Amino acid sequence: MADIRTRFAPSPTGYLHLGSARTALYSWAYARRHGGACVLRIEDTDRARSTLESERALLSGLAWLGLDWDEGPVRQSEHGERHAEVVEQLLERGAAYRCSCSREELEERRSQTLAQGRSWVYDGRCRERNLSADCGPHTVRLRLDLDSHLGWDDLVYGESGQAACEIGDMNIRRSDGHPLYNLAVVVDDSDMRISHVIRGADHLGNTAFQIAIYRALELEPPRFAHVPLIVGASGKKLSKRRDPVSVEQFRDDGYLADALLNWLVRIGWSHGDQEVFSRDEICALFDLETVNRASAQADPGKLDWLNQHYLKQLPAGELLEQLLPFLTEVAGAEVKPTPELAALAQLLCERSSTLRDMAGRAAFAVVETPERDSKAEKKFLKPTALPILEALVQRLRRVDPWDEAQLEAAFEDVRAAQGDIGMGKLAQPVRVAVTGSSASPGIYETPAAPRPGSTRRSAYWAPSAAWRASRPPPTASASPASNPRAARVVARPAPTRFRRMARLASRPATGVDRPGLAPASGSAGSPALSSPPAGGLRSLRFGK
RNA sequence: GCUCCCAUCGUCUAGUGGUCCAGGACGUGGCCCUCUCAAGGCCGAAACACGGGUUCGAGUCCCGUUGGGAGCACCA
Repeated sequence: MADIRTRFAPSPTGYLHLGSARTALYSWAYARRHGGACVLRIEDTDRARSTLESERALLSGLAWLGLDWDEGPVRQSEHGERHAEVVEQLLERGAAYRCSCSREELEERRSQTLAQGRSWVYDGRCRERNLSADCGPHTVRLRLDLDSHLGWDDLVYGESGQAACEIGDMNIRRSDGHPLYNLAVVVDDSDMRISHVIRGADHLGNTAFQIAIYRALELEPPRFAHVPLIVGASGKKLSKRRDPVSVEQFRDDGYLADALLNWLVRIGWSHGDQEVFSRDEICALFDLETVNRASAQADPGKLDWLNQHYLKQLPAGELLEQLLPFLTEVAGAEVKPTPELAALAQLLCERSSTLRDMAGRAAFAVVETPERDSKAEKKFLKPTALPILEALVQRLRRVDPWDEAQLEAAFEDVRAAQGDIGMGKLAQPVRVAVTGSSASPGIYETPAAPRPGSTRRSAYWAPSAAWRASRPPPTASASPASNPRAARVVARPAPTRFRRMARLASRPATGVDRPGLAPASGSAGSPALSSPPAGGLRSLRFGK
């Protein structure tokens, strides 16, 4: 086949729409697959609705998706003169004619026709009037061969077309002298030597008339491929109201570009049973012949699944890099990359479907005072859990090195020493104390990656004010009160400790805040806290 | 209303006249694993819209019905 040239031609009247993104993807992939070129053309001839801001949004959306183009972007409005010139040519040759019917007249005749149950096409009133340029306000219409059939072989829909008489002599130029969409598209596609026009099926109705324009211009039309519409859960065309349609929104919600691309490419296209397509595979395998004809619903659940799949595949460093903006949002302050956070992200990605989701789960590691799930707190941070935790803290002092195996050993020891209690009795309170939630990664893994700027061990123990409040007063004879040290501890004001933590966190730590993601070193963090706590819970909170 | 398009599990789809009592994936139910939540593994429920043809044989071809969608501008 001759040179394959596709184009993506969005109009800058909003953000990058899901449907547009898929059309862009298809055009891009088809060109890549066949070693051709993809051109970006901004259809900005509707001055009233086109904005520069939308154009920027379009470009940034495409850039984020990683859809690049070989030529452009060119603005359709730059071709105004060329469009005007073509219309004049058609006029001279008699292939087009001036029409002085006013909107009002047209509207009246149309509604009359419609009232009779017939479909309206321009009735040809000015067709033979031979109006000249000085006939007053007028539009220009294309003179169709009303006996002809305007057909094409669609790459997706097969033989398509319409009788010319069902279309009628449509306008190609407005009374203000500006060309209409159909004319501009044909001229531009032809001038740009576009070989394959890939666009939404909502353009099916335009194509017949465009074929007529090609014929009037004595031009060979390109191949057309109309791709089925993406519909929302309602079964109707995606709407801003009901459906998530902005690519930027997906990005801000924490979806990965690769996941979105994979999701989009499979809506309406398939390659056997394959579900996961890398960018390269899309380029290697995508073809128009295998595009489905029925419109398809976009299933957000499948996107979530795909997104997690790609999340899990991301190398640790890159994953954290992607996560950082979301963490920063959660923390309310800039979050710097650390090896601990990278490890945590790794742990979290098999339980998160989006980056935003993941950031929420990582909040305990970046927030000064982690929020506690009140249900979990009520259920697990009971006074009876305190002595157990105290025992664990004592035991943790001897953990060295601070790794999963040693932590497990410590937990096991405590469990046995506390009367062989179930693991859940120990792990759940710890989990809630550390993460604020009853759901988190493994209990030996979780403490390995707590907040940056503090040491692992100190961050591990941060009972909230709510927990303290839930405790009975120290004088009570309940079991925790029988442990004087614990009682003393919980009676003390926590804010002091938090201030201390904050000071430590803001200190220029030697290993933790370095930008690279080198493996955790045993001496990371401030020296003062890098060794095991000296005095149990009390010292963890208040000791110096 | 008119024109055109479409029709396989809830969703995306495989299927191009026999190899389909219809396959995969997401979702969903159960079980296993297990310190929680996941992830993972195993098992299950779940569809050819309906009616006529054509044919030895139809999810696959034809017609109709029904249902859904899109388009019908001096918008793009």
